[in-house]
Amino acid sequence: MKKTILIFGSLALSLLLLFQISKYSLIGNDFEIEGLLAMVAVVFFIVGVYLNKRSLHTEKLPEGEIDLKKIEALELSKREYEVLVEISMGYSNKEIADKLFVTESTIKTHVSNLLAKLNAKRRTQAIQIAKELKIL
Amino acid sequence: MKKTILIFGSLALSLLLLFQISKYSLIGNDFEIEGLLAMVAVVFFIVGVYLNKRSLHTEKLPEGEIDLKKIEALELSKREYEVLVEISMGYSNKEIADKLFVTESTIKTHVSNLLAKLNAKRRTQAIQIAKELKIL
DNA sequence: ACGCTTTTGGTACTTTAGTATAATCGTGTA
DNA sequence: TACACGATTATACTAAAGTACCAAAAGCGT
Repeated sequence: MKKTILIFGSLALSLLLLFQISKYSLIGNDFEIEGLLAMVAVVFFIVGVYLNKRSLHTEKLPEGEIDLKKIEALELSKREYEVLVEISMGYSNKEIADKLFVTESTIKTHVSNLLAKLNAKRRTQAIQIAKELKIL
Repeated sequence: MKKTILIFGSLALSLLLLFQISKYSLIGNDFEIEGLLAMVAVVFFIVGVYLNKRSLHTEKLPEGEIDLKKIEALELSKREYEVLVEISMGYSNKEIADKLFVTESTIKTHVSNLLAKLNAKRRTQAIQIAKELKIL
């Protein structure tokens, strides 16, 4: 916000400056006026593009990244979150077990607790909920 | 591309027009010149903002949207795709059946064909593959 | 009308997934 | 030290999910 005010303030100032220049320069000279107009046009066009890009970039930041704050809020343990990630990649309990070097029983336990904490009835629903919560 | 050329062309023309106006209007009048400058500044600033927003939007289009070209390439029928969408929302076969007013047997058939066409062994894997293919 | 694909439905079966319960082990904390 | 907690494993069971195979009705283009 402060930046915006500063930028617009300096823009207004530069406009005033151009006004003064146009007053005390060779007013009758067509070339001066045309050059002035072209300068103003180019400068404000560039400023417009730049400002717009700035504002759009700040809007883009909050999207598409994981929130480990909510993971803690849901009381998900590290292991449970690992399992959640594997589930979202489409692996079966047996495959996840082999990946994490544990038995399928262990994974089943983790999955069960995971579903309870996410209020999901199925692993597919858990994926959906997790993505809404930006956990995945 | 054509639009961009048109817009810049009209901008150049309007600048030339302003030049002509400044030539044949009361050149000695300071107010005219200042008004002209302000107009040019405002117009080009707005155009800059507008063009930038346009170009950024066209950059955004290719991301996050579904490609119905690949759906045909995979030979997925409408019904099968509907089922795929429901699966990705976390519904069970029975729930999907109720939603689409058919029996669970029908959904199972669709799911089986769906998995075969997507080369998936599980519905969770189907979701993952579908998202990679930008089908979802 | 005929052939083709889609959609629908069923039966029988195998495989995963998920629940419930309980026990063991390690780690950190009251 | 005792206790809570996370991670691990197991058993027994229920419930989904998925496969295979089949078959009829519907829709569509030639």
